[in-house]
Amino acid sequence: MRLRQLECFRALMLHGTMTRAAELLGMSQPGISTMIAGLEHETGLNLFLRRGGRLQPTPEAKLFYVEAARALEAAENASRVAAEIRSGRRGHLAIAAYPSISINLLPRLLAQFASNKPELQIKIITRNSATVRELISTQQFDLAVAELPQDYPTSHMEVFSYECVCMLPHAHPLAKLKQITPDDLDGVPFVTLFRGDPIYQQLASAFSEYGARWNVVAETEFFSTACQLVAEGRGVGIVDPVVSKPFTEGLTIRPFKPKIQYQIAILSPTHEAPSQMAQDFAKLLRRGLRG
Amino acid sequence: MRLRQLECFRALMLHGTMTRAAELLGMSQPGISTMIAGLEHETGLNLFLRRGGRLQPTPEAKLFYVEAARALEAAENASRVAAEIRSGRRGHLAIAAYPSISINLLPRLLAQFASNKPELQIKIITRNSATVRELISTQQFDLAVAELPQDYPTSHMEVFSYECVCMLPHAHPLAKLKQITPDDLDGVPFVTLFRGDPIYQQLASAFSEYGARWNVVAETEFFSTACQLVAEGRGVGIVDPVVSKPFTEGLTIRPFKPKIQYQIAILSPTHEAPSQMAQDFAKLLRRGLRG
DNA sequence: GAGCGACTATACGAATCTGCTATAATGGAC
DNA sequence: GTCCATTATAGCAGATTCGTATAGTCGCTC
Repeated sequence: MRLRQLECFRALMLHGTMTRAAELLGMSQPGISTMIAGLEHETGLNLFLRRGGRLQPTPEAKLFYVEAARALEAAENASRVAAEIRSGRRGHLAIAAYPSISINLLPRLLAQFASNKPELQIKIITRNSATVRELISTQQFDLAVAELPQDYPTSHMEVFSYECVCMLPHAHPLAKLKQITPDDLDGVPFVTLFRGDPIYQQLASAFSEYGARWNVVAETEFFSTACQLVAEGRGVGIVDPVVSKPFTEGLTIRPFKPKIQYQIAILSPTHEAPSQMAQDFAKLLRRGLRG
Repeated sequence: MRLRQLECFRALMLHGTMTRAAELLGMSQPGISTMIAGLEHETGLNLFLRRGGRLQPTPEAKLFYVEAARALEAAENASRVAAEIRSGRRGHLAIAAYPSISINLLPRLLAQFASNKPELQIKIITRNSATVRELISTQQFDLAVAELPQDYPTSHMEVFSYECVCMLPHAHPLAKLKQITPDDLDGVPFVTLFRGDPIYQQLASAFSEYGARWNVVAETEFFSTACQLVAEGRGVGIVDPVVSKPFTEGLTIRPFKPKIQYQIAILSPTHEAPSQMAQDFAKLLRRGLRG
């Protein structure tokens, strides 16, 4: 049974005569005739009574029509879905990300990406960077974003490095400086990430190197929390200049010396081929992470 | 998009390699290869990654597979339904019939007919004969059974004539007779159909012809009601020998002179071609009505 | 690195299918 | 009878299908 036969059959049932069905399908009347003859032969059903050169659908044809139409629709649907997949209107994106990025930057980029993709299904899982790294190796995600360092290299990785900047509350005296060093922050109340974080360690080294006193008044898990504390005037702090940018509205930002490096990476699964969808989004994400 | 392509695609997705898919489908490996290449070209999707001479389904392939499998199943279902229709296992029968026949004989025959037809849908509508005759002309029924006379011949008709028989309650004195005439029933309590019925009129003529007194003690609408009254000893009566046979169990049946004729007919719609199913059942019904 | 095994891709040819034009056949309307 | 609308058949060109033969790729083993 061929789809073309079913198509001819449907057109014939809907329009009554072969001549009209042929017009509708853009083919010749004899073409329809042979198609129908073939279908009748293959199914073993007498679909039409030939009465005086005219066709009359038999009750069997009406019964069969229901199923034929259903099969045709399913096939047409498959074609449509193929087109949707091809054009990127259909698909799914499962993304694992660490909190700071999944609070603002990631959903913003995803919303933009999905705006012209009616059938796109999005799944975002937020975990700390270590867990995200484990998750991507389960091959259940299309993409992941985690902070470095990567303890074991399970997946393809694309690294983004940032030099952290110093953030000051509104109208802070240090705002007059072009650039800030540990010397400037000697004894100044400071908000930082937890001890385990690479940023913490780099800052500790920097202050000790400059011989300045690092006056930590708060340790937070996320950049966003730290930013909020700074905004409330609790102290100054350090953040990356891109991912955390949305949290530093209204704060004064100055370059920080020495360089405090913050590294994150886009991770992709290794065993699976990435979907076109994932590749497209990765492109957008890449642009977003370049700042 | 051809069904064969989807079939190859499904086999390939399910079995991983073209070689195995080809075995399963009973074709050659190059055959599968070209089929898949064609499907990829037509859908515009990269369904498989060629890595080192092996195939790896892409995420797009997995998305498309869902719809492809659905379409294939629908097509296979259509084929199966065609086979069911052809072999008479699927179809529907809409039958209109008058009460006496639809109480017992018709459902008995239908049950027998349907016993090996799992997908047969049956619809029985019971109306008086005049209404049945109107219904058949609406072309909504495959078959109808009504009593004659047919007032206007709207449909194809197959007539069955019966000579009515006399029924006597159990152990009735007249049971000793081989045959019963109006003379024998002179003044005997009699149960009959209503005045409008042809049977009533024929009986009236018969009794008056024989100069016997027709002692009607009850008029009923249906044969079955009349039979029950006779069984209760309320009187004697007359019924047709075939349709009403199931109601006369335990009663004594004797031929009746003169002939009281009872005619019914199988009616078929004129405009519609009868379904094979209807024709098959008509054959069984015909045998049943011949007694 | 050569050989082997498992796999896929391409080339080519035969058979089949598709769908066209031309034409025959049928039946209804006038 | 003639015209008109319809379906069916024949014959042909082109496309599709699917086989065989063959080449290419990769991983494994020795």
